[in-house]
Amino acid sequence: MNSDELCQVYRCLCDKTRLRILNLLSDGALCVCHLQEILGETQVKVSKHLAYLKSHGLVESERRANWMIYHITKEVNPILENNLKCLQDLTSEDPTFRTDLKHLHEMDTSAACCPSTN
Amino acid sequence: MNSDELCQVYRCLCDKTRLRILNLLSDGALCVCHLQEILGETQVKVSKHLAYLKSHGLVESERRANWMIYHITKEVNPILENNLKCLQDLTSEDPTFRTDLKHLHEMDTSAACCPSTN
DNA sequence: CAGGTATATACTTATATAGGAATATTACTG
DNA sequence: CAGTAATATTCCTATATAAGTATATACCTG
Repeated sequence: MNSDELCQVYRCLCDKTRLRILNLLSDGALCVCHLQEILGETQVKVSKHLAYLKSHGLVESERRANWMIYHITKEVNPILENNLKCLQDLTSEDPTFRTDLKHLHEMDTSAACCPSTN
Repeated sequence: MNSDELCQVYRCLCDKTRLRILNLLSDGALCVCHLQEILGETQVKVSKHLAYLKSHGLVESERRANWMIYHITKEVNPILENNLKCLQDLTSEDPTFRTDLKHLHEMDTSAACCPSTN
């Protein structure tokens, strides 16, 4: 990775919605609708931020019937990996991140869309 | 630190000139003119990026006669510290960072302005 | 293939930021 | 205090991005 790619990673990280998405995806793959519900944001907004992350290689997606399942790119680059760890450390401190994860764990992810449970 | 402050740190990191500045300052305090010379950028550009970093608490400055000496904030926040380490790891890979540091070490920093040697 | 659901894209507007040119500020020197 | 050097700020323009509305696409079901 060179300095330009590094900048681009930070560009991806410097938006709160994207950080929240990455925080959630760190816990496992999720479909757009689940992200949308947990974040309490509009479909367009979530979809666009996912597209941004995807276009810069931080996440990947696969279609499962009607749903698009997003997950953190398998070949995580070390910088991202490092910062995702920081995110998890922050989870205990930051109310937004904490609440997001709480919602995630309370959520019924046994629906048809998300692969974590099926 | 909360999620908003975290975003702001990433905002600071997502510009190449600022990354180069932080990479250089990781090695020790520097005045604007030295940074300017090493980076090969205009005075305004360097000064503005320093102001940006300072306004968000990543660097601090102190005046020494005509010169402003910038250094990484003593109370570094953990996220920043972590990423500065990553930067240093990247130095071996990235030509820009490597060349900057080479210039720094070859430079005569015994001039009146910079405190590292006096 | 018609209708519905999930997701993506195009278009638009508002805002943040980058960078240049010119000017202002601060401090030193005589 | 006049001149000079180092740095900061203001004003301007161009570009990137965020977010909303509307629309398109993809896939499933009957």
